[in-house]
Parts: sequence; C-alpha cells; structure tokens
Amino acid sequence: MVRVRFAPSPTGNLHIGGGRTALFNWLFAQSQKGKFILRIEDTDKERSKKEFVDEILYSLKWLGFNWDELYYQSERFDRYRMHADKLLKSGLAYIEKSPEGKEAIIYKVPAQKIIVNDLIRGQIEFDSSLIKDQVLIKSDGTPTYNFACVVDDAEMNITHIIRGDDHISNTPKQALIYEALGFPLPLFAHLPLIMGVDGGRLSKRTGATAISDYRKMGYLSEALLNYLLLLSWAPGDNRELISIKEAVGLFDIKNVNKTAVTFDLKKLDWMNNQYLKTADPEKLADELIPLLEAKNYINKDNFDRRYLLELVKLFQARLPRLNDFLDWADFFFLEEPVMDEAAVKKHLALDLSKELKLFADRLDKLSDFSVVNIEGAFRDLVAELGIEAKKLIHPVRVALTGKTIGPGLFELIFCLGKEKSIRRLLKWAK
RNA sequence: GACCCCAUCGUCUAGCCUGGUCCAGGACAAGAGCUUUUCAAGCUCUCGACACGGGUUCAAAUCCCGUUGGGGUCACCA
Repeated sequence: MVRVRFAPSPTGNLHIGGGRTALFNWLFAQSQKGKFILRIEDTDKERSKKEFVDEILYSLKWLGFNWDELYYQSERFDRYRMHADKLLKSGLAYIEKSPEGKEAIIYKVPAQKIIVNDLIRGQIEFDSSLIKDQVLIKSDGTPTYNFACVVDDAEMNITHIIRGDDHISNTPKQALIYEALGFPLPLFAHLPLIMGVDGGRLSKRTGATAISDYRKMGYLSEALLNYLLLLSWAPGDNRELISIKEAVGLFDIKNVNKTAVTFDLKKLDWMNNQYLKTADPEKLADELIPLLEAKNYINKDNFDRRYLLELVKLFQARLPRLNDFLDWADFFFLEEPVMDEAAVKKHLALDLSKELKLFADRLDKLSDFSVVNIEGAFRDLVAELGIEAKKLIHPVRVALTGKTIGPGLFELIFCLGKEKSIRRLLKWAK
C-alpha cells in the first residue's frame, strides 16, 4: 500500500511551494489508492506556532486535501531519542559535549558512494566523504530535521517521499541514516522548484507567497490547483483545464518535469476566470457576502439574495478574481457611482441634456421594465434622434456606473432598476 | 568555492525514453483586427523557441561528450 506524507513546518503559512508539494503527494496517493499522511514538523519550539498549524490545516482543507493520519513531531521526541540511543549502542554514533557540558548525539558518516533512484530524475550519485558528521539529537535534546524525518518516515511506513528539489542534498544524509537504523529505503521523487518572476526563489518581494493570500485575493481553489498542477506536469494532449478529480485518473509521477518553473500570475488570472465563468453563482455569492458586508454594501441579515445572484451572473464571466466584483460592481451598491474623471471627460463633456432626459423619460414610460424593452426604447430613441447608438451608449454607461467598461448596458440598466437609472441619468441633464 | 540538479517561444508546456511524420504543436502574455455597446469578456490573425560547440548516424530538439547559463544545498533551521 502506497503511503505518502506532506510534512510542513509550522514556522510560517502554507506557501505556494508547500501547496504544490501537498498537491502532488495527495494526487499520487489518490491515483495509487494509497494513504496521504500529514505530519507537522514542529521540533523547533522557538519558531513553531500554533497559529501557523491552524493556518496550514485550514489552507490544506481549502485546497481540498483530506489526510488519513495526522502526527506532530513534538509528541514523538521519545522515539527519536530511542533510535539515537540505538545508534549510540551500535557504535554508529557518538556523543559530543559542549563547553557547557551539554551532550549532543552525532552520527559518524561513513565514506561511501550513495546511489539514489529518483522517480523523476533517475539515478543520482553522491559521495558521502564530502558530508560531515551529522547531528542527530541537539544538545537541547531535540532531534534534527534529517534524523526526525527518517525515523518518522520509517515508523510511519512511508513508501514514497515526494518533496521539493531543495531536498535533494538531504537525500544522501537521510539514506545513510536509513541504512544505519536498518530501515528499508523508500522511493524518492523530487519536484522542481517554483521560482518568482525575478528568477529567484518565490518571495514576498515578487508577489504573494501564502496560499491563504490567494484565497483572500479571490482566487478559487479549483483554479489555483489547476494552475499548480500544470506547473511541471501536463496530460500530453494540450488540455489545460483539468479538474483535480480528472487529474487523479491521469496523473503519473514519471511525467512530472524536471525544470524549475516560474510562477506566472497572468496565467493564474486567466485560469481563475475560466473557473469563475462556470462557477455556481450561489457559491460565489456566499463568498462575496462577507466581503460586501465589510464594505457596507449590504447587511447580511437583510439583503436581497436573488438580486445579488443576478449581479454575480452579470459579472462572473469577466472577472479575473472574484474580489474584483467589489470594485467593478460597486455602483450597484452605492447611492451614487464613483465617477472616473477620465471617463466623464471622454463621454460626458458635451451637453447631452436633451438626449439623457429623453432616454430617462422613455425608461419611465416602460410598463414592463425588461431587458428587451429597455433596449427597444433605447434603439427607437437613437433612431428618432438620428444618432449612432454608441454616441449615447457610452455617456449613459458612464452616467450610470462611473466607468467606461462593464457588462452589457441594457442588462445593466435592468439590474440597476428604473428609479436609480433615471435619477443618475437626470443628474447629467441640466 | 565544493557538491548536486536543470536547459524547447517572454512564461507554462507537447515532442525526447522507442532518432526520420517537427523549416517544432498548444496555452498564457504581447501586438493587430473583428464584435453597427465598452473591455479587463468573445472570435480571428500575427509575433515568438530546440543555449552553444563537438561527436554518433544516411538522418538529432530527440543519443553521447564538453562548454556556457540558471537553480539548489553545504546549520545543534526545517
């Protein structure tokens, strides 16, 4: 039975790289009908924080990863100690005393060739004579990463270790410890690193790094997952939109690429829009409600949900991020639209009092205020006035929304309502 | 610096294992146009890559070697 693990350290949020590692582990487990184990590597008492543990678990759930088992290294110190003592007894490790008299347990690294077969990269060779003796248990009694990691992976029967490229150089050190402890070596697969647009490591300077930041910006988890999936893996048939469920059936770890990749926000935006287009408006509305309330656009205990759903439908196909709805659709919630000065200058500089008054009047006279009738009234009016439709469409749009861009004008007027539309039109008719 | 990893359009990739069907395909971005209503939506088109040098071979993006370039690791952090 395949058993993989994702082992984050709660010294920070779950970041993009961690999310991707979790994704490939989870995907591999699902595709192999194996188990996905979560292990919190909280041996560093100073830097590990409960809030980060909570944040990581929350982000993993948001991404849709459910784990079969959960462990905390801080609860397993006796296991590490036991195995270290074993190595001490067998003479493979020794004690080193610090000037203050504290004792650390050090593993004596033997000089030998170490060959590791990587599922993605093939054979990798190392020469352990280049590796210095490794601390197993620090003088404060806590285990080091490489030691705790091996003890846990072995005791938890982990069969495949799928992790970032940056761990390649830890692999020979760990392989030696497996051997010393008498544990069988698991299989390894090292994923290429995700770089920022500057070519260096993904950092806050080059953009948001935490998974939760992307959630807060209005990215759908399905879109982020799909994007992350395509970073270093492709189904081979030129398809880009692949649901995580579908990916389970198509995924093969051997097809994962070796090259480091760049995290490109532009493509993520495109992908997010693709998912937003077909997303359930009910679900989108649920996510927007707290945000709209924070802006005082609605009162969550007293608002028209059906109306909000109409607005969501009006915008969802054109939003890169769900949160853009807040700015793009603000004029529906505000008493008066926020006017874009450049738009006013471009489309409302000329005096259109007559035309706007007439259109307001036609709207007022509609007994059935429907999209079709609104458009009909508008088309009739411009025909009578003998002007091009767009000569009036743009000014009307700006008067109503304050913006030059947005959804189709007639649906927009329908959603805005007769009264509000007329009031905003007349404001520009002297 | 030492060790390790990597190398197809600006970016993500297909092709590479099993050499010929590739003067290299797709997507994002960019540019142009269309959409008698905008664009940040949609449609169409354009631009654009096998890092370099040697081999092997009738034939190389594909195999081998080297160079260059990029990245990672060298903690009693994980």
